[in-house]
Amino acid sequence: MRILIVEDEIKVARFIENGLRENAYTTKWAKNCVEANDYLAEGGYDLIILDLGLPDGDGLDLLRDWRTCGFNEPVLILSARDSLDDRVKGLNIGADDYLPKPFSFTELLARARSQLRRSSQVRQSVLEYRGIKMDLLAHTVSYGDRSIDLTNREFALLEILLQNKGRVLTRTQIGEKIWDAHYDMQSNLIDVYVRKLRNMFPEHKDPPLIKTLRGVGYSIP
Amino acid sequence: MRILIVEDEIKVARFIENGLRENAYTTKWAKNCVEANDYLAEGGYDLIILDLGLPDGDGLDLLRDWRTCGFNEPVLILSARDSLDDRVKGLNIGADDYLPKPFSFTELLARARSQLRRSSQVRQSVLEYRGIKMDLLAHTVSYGDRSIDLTNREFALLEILLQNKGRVLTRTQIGEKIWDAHYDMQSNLIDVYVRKLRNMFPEHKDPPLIKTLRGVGYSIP
DNA sequence: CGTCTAGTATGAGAATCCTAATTGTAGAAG
DNA sequence: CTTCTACAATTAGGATTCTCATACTAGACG
Repeated sequence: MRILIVEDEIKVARFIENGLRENAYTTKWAKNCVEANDYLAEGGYDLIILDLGLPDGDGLDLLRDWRTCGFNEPVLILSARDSLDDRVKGLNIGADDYLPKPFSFTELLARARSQLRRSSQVRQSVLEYRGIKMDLLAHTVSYGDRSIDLTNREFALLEILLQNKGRVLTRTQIGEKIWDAHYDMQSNLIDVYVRKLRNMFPEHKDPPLIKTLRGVGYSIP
Repeated sequence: MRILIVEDEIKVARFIENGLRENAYTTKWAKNCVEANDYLAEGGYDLIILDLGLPDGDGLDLLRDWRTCGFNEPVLILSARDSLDDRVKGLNIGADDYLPKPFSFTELLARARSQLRRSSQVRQSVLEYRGIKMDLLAHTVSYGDRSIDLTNREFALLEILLQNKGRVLTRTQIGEKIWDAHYDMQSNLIDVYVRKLRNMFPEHKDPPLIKTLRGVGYSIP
């Protein structure tokens, strides 16, 4: 597994590189945007760890460019700024996870492994979670032995959340996937469907099936 | 303008080649599927004229393969079999026009020019036709000075028809564009929306805004 | 600890979308 | 020319999707 580390501070970079190498990952260090672009263009990386405070440009802009160009390697953002706003912005642009500084290496490793696991995973056609079975091809959902009727929108929302189990999805991300392109952010449509889904599985009231992350979005843990 | 002619009969091929050359088009002749694939792979063609009766394979299969591989050059089908069924099949697979044999060269030239014109045309953000103005960005429609309220589906259908002005679109084609992937062909949903659109512009009753081609599909002439 | 506020939940009703049954019609066949 | 049949048009009603007004709640702040 090859991991690209984009980080300007040499001490932090070394800290991460050493830790990852001890865990049998191959690492490459880019100390600014230009180097990052060069290395990424070579291809073959399984994960990118991206620090936001770079000397020659904003990390978020860099990420946006990558996503526009079609690079879809998983990106884990590191940032000293930990406002909710930054986190949401990062996720919306296409980051896969967000880790505020300071962080413990154990935590970084856990998140990195989680991303690598997700991306290596084959696209399943049957999703399963807490007794809920979702057949994407047959377009059916069942809980235990009883079948559940979901409308298209309900189905789409549940699918997105399950496909991204363990990740927080912002309303923007969900909106773009279901209503491709321009989801009206004024609307509370997503909230409405989250509620419908929750009511459809009353067995999962505690802990709730879909968790709300105030100021960020929703997730299935 | 470079035109690729896929045709096994040398006499027909020469007939087309000579005519097109007299009209200042550059032509290339492929006499079977294998040659056609080779030439097409080189790229740079602006139009493909495809005869269906090839010695080494079915032209429709060939076309299907091209579309699957992402070749989207306009394709004009020539065919001796002129059942409605063949015509619909051809259009559904991704042909842009269908010319039954025997044909006059004048007719072939007209159709070829029409395709070339369409594909060279820049994607417009405002479509206009018989007093109907459609702003794709603002998502608004007006007729003369009064503005017309269209729902999303109505808007999508009118857009597809106008973008393909002069071409017949089969229900399958329309279905795939509006309901991406699996439109239920049992349904008469498209017919219903065609009617809604027609009613929305009562001024265009004769000739009708949207023409029905029995057994084939709909078109805006 | 109470108040305030941004963000979330809820419920009802309107708009839109889809289904399905019925009626109409063009073109083929007799 | 008449009948038949496959296809299209029409209509109404049910289902889904969306909007909006209102109620609630977590966390910030004094």
